[in-house]
Parts: sequence; structure tokens; C-alpha cells
Amino acid sequence: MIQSIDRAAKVLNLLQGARHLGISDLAAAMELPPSTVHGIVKALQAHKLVAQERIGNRYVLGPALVKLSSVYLDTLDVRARAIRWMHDLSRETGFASRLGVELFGDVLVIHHDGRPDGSEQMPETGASIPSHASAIGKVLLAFNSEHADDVFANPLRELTGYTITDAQELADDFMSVRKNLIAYENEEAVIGESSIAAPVCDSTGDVVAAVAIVIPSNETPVDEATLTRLIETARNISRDLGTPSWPPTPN
Amino acid sequence: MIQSIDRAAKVLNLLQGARHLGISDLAAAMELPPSTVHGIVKALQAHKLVAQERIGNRYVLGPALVKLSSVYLDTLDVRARAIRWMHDLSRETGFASRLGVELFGDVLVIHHDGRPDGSEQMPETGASIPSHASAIGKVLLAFNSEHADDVFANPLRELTGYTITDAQELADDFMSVRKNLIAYENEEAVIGESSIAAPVCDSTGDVVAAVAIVIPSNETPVDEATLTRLIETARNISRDLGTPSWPPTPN
DNA sequence: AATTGCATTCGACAATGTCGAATGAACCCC
DNA sequence: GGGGTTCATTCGACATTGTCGAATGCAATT
Repeated sequence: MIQSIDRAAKVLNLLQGARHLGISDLAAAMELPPSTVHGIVKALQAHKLVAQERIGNRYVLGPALVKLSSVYLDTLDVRARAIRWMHDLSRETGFASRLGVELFGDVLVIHHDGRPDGSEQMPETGASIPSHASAIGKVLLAFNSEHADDVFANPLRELTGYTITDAQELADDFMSVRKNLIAYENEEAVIGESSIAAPVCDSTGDVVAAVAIVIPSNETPVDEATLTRLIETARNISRDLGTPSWPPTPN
Repeated sequence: MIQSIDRAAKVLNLLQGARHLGISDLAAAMELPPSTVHGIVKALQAHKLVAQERIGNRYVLGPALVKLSSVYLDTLDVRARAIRWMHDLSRETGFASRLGVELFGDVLVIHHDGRPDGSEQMPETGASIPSHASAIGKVLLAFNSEHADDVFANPLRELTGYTITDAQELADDFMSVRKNLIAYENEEAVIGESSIAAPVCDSTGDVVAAVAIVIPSNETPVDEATLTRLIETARNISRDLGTPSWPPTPN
């Protein structure tokens, strides 16, 4: 592992968590001399991966990340295929839909299609949610034991009073996810919001993503037709990607 | 400048341009031995800034960029303030709106509010457009001579038959932008699409962004009220940011 | 089965990044 | 308004670290 690149990435991660940091904040957090951190930050700044605040001398993440991220999203086959099916899903069910993948134990939302009712929509793409508190996460974990082990390695953080923090309870949940191809989450991450997710497979047959619909809690439970429609959407995306087997097998 | 970080950033840029590249492609492009590039790529991969394709052994940009980008966007004061005003603008005028900043001589779109007619919307946030062929770019250049010099240093690339490729003609255009606080662009970047932009200032009084409305060419020209509404939006955002002076002064 | 075109591993060398001390700038408090 | 404090920033010597070339391994293609 190249030391300075590793340190540069750590700088980006720290800025991701803290938004605005000075050189000495970073130096303290990384336990390095300020001059060393300064060199790293200046190298990142030259590529606009970080930027200096206009007033004050703290540093923030830079605009180049937006372009990189946008190109990443465009290269993702799953996303390209999912967009059409998700739009149909949202239009027909009336619920917002999300597509998520795993990132360092959390769920990263890589596409979002809003409710068709024209309400003001916050862009949710890029948001990340702890896996154990999201329907998408439960699907990804239930079908990938490697990711699941990572999550079980640490205590499950409580986000709301309904978050599942007991490992055994979560593991039991996975059994039914594998059996029914559906994961539920009821106000486990955000009060007032529930979600339901289904697995998406790529051409290797592995579960690489999950689609979900997001439901205001006062509209739960949803009818059987909506559930069928969600699984259908997941299967359509998977088929587009050339999955060799459906339903998917746990890995 | 730290060499290995510089090289790592170059790797990200190459992947941004080419989507999928193998180690030897990267090595050739950077004129470095493959083993050197391999080390760099593996360091980036450990942080998921790049990822390896599931089939084949080429590399692509990684998911961590999405989260970083999303945090960057959230930290941007301009964007946070602009979102509400832009939504109102789009709803009242019926046109899609964009917010853009400068990035390496191009315009980077940092927010997009779709047409209110419910048509399927491609997310445009993250897109980048050559400054000289966009209304947003013309605003940013007209009010920032440093950026303008950068752009004039290279020949102006022709994107459509209507792109302004003559430096003098573009400079003349800037005069009226500074005077009227409005820049126009008619099919200069994309056939069938025109746009109109106005400057946004921050608390230092500098023009740091521009808002635009995007107009299908068959709906041009737009009426006077729409233009006024656009400038008003720009002023409202600027006022929210605490600009000390309006109209802005060229820098 | 042999060959080609890759990615990947390894170890020696020296170029490179690192660190500590010195400088400079900005801010705050008295 | 001046002295003090807290930062970011610059600089140069040192040795740690990244770099490179050669060797290996893997897989696809013929």
C-alpha cells in the first residue's frame, strides 16, 4: 500500500465526516506533523479534490469529486438498466424507489426516483445508510455472507427505537429474505419512513444491488400487488443484466 | 507536489475519460512502468476510489467517489440556498433550471431542477460543459478574468455549427453579459437546446456560480417576464449568501 | 498444448516524501 | 493599537518509501 496515497484517502475521508477542517485538525486526527499533512492537502488541492474555503483557511472536499462520481454512476451497468424499470415502478405504485449497493458496510444509494406526485424532492443519490437498518442492506447482507460477517463484527448501532440491534434477530430476518426475496424495514432508520427491498443480480449470478420502495409509515402495509411489482422490477433489471439464474442463490 | 498523489489523481482522471482501462493502458498513457501504476491503482482500490470490473481485469472508478461527491455538494452553501429558489423558478417558468460552477475551464453542473411537466428526467448534476458553449460559462468568464484567460489560452472547440469559436466574438459577448447580467446561448452546445444564465455572488462579492434556465429551441425566444424572473432568482440566491453588492462587479 | 498478452509479485536502489524548526500571517484580547 | 497566541506555510537534511525492471503467474486464444 502506497503510504502517501493511503494518507490522501484518509484526508478525504476525514473531510467527508467533518465537512470543514484545518491543517492542524487533520494533523491531529491522523497523528502526523502538520507539515506532512499540508503537503498531502496541497497535492489534492491541485487536482481540486479538496478546496480551501474562501473565508478562513480550512479545507473542504473539492468539485472534481462531482465529475468523477458522475462518471462512475454512468459506467454502472446496473444503474443504467435500473433507471427505466424504477421509473415505471414509481409511477405505477406511487412510491419513491431507490437502488443501493454496498460500501464499507453501509448501503450507498446510487439512484433515486421520486414519488410521481410532484412534491419537492431532495436528491438522495449518494446518501448512505447503515446496512442493518435498511431494507436494501438486509437484502445485500442476506445474499452475501462476506458483507454480513463484516457487519456482525461490530455492534449494531441504534438509529431509532425500532432499529434491530440484536445480531440473532437480524440473522433470523435474513432467512425470510432469502426465502421470499423481500426484505422489510419499518422505521428502523428514520421515524415515519419504511421500506421494502428485493435483490438484483448481474451476469455472474451474484446479488450486486437491491431495489427498494420507500413508504411513509402511515401508508403501510402495502398491498400484495405492490410487492409483486417490486420483485418483478428486480427480476427485470437482473434479466437485463444477463443473470444466469433466478431466484438468486446466497453466496 | 507529492508525486504519488499526483499520479493517483491522474489515474482517476484517465478513468474518468476512458471509463474502463487495464493496468497496461494506464501505464502507456502515463508513460510509467506497469508495476508502478499497479501499486497506485491498488492503493486507490483499497479505498474503493477505483474498482476492478467483475469480469475481466480492467479498472473503473469506484463507489467511494459517490459518497465524497454527495458530501461535497451538501457542504456547498450556494447550492443549499439555490435549491429552493430554483425550484420556484422552474415551477413558475416551466423550464428546467441548472446551477453551475467553474471546474478546469469547464462548467460543472452542481444542481438541476427538472421541468415541472413530469417527463422522465435524466439527472444532470455532475455533467460538465465547455464554458464557451454554455450560458453559465459565459457568465462565469465574463465576471472572472482569470478563468477567461485560461479559456482564451486554448482554441475554442466547436460542438455544434453554432458554437462560438472566435475569441473576439466571445469577448464581445461578455461585454453585454456584464452590462445586462444575462448570458445567452443558442444551440451552441447541443442542437435543439438553448439556455440563459445570470450570475450568483457570495459574501465576498465575487461571482462564484451561475443559474440558468434550459429552453427547447422551438420555445425561444422567451418573454421579458421570464428573464426578469431569472435575474431575480440569481439576486435572491446572492442575497441569501450575503453578497455585499448587487449588481456584481467584474473581477 | 503452446503461445501471447496481460496483471501481479519481489527485491535492490535511490529518488522521494517526511519531519522539525523557522517563518509568516491573521486574529483576539488586553 | 500593540503584544501574544494560534494557525498555515516554507525550507532543507535525512532516511524512509516508492519506484523500477525482471521474473512469475494466470488465462484466453489459436
